[in-house]
Amino acid sequence: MEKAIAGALRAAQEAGELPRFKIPNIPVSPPKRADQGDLSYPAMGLAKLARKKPIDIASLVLSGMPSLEFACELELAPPGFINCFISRAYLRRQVDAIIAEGESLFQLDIGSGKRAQVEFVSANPSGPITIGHTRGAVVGDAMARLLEAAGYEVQREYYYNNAGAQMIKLGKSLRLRYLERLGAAVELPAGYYQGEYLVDVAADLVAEYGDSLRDEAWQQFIALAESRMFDWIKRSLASIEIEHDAFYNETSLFETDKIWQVLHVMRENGHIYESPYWEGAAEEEIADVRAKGYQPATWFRSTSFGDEKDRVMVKSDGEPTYTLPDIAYHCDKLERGFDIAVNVLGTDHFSQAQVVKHGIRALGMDPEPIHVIFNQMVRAVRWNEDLEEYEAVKQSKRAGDFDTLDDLVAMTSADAVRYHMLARSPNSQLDFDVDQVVKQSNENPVYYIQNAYVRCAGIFREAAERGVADDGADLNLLGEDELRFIRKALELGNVIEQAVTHYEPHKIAFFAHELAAVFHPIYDRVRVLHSEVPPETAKARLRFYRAASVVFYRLLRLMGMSAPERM
RNA sequence: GCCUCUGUAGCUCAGCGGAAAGAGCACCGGUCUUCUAAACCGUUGGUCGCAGGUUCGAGUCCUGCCAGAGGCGCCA
Repeated sequence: MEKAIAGALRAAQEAGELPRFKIPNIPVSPPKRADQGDLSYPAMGLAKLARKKPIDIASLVLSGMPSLEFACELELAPPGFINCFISRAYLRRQVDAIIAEGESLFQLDIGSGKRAQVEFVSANPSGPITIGHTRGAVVGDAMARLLEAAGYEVQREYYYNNAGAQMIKLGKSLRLRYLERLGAAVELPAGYYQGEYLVDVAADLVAEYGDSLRDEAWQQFIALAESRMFDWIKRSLASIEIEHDAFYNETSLFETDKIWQVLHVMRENGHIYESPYWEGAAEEEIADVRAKGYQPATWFRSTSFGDEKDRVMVKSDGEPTYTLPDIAYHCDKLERGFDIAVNVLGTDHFSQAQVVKHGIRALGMDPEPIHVIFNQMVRAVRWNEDLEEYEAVKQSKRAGDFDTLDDLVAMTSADAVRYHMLARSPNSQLDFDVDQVVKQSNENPVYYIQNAYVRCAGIFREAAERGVADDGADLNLLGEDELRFIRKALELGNVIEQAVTHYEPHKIAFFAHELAAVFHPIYDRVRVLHSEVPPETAKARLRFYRAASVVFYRLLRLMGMSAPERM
């Protein structure tokens, strides 16, 4: 439609009916109300350029437009809209087209031949997957699925840190828990991992190795802790159908000297200097540094790239900060040649991500392929009757307080966790209402959507039993209700494209709910197997529900949710 | 203090600069001898935080203010 309008405008210009001007973007979009058509173009924006009334411009365009394959009716509406109504014949044809496409319905080609990477979760192996990680996990995986639907070859990657001080603490903590299990009286110092889960791991170790690890150093316990934690993390993620293709650890960047090569290039490019404090430090900061007696550290002059202050790359004790390997990692990522590298992070990593981008520029590289989705904070809440407000579910070391992915899945379901984590713009904070998600009622959109698929499956079962088939169905027997559903379903292609190009996977969740809301009333009115429905009509309707079920299946799979045959 | 995000119905939230602000839940009233009612139909509910500005047109863009969340480490 965009092309047709642009063509009509050009023709009008050449015929002298419109003055010459550069034709701007043609903003065609579906209007809010059904009587305004399926696609709409406002010509008001051209009023100034063309020095004519919007309605006159729209009229000129209308008369110059060729007939479109899918349109049966173009309509002029004040103050200057052109509304396009998709023809019923076209919609009827789509029933068969949808069924033919099946599981690859609306498989787009905007990413064909291109490679995309989604890095998500990336939690360090020091504990279970929390509710915060879960949001990143769900958003990242949905993004990956949408990129696949858009035609990209997608890699899911998990980056983790197994090098720093935190892992040392973890190893030491586990060693103490192990000794405790063997009967020693221990007390975990402040800053050690207090979580009960290490007690369980220690119990496992005793069961497996007895007391043979008694004299091992804490270093041995780091490796043990890491592998146990990862087993747990992978199992948790698998429970909501999430699996990564690659695990990339920070240690490898040290082993390959990558971080030092990166630092070298940054230095060559003149962005590195040695100093006890950063160049722009205020006197207070300088005094503070003197008081602490710091030796010179290695600084990255990130202020050259718009940062508010410079950042330490190598501490005065010779150890790199987290930032340097992070820059090296993203450098490696870009060198692997991805056309798109999506990074799903919590908003608490905002500053860090900016510094990494500055670092990439300091290497003389273009950070453009990197796109970060920042998820706002998420917390589990429940309604407090007495206070009449939501309150956060308190974090607790004891089980059953919903602060881990495992707890959430146990209390609700994998599908519910996925849907609720996805059905929100990443920009808005998420309060995960545990009680509402637990309810399996019409309050819960998860089941509302899945039930659409289930209802289709129910019809197919019954039809098979009664020997009703849909082959050779005459789709002209479909009514307005069914065509309205098809019309809405055809928006899915656009939704996928929007979700991918704007990195907004939540759009798919809202669309799924909207489509289900179109479906259910139709299911109520449009019966297939009923004594008053003529056999030929039943056949056509069965064919329609076949198409509907294909659409819902595709939607549910794009969200990583299951498509049950019955509930 | 600076940076990012948020403020839309009683609650939780959608809403690409376009036509008369949307959905779910809650509330109220109806629908099961029918392919499972986890559904459907109807009613109620709004100064889009406040104030300016840009525009033919602003919930949407800009500025300021108010309120909430997160971040501004020689932590990761």
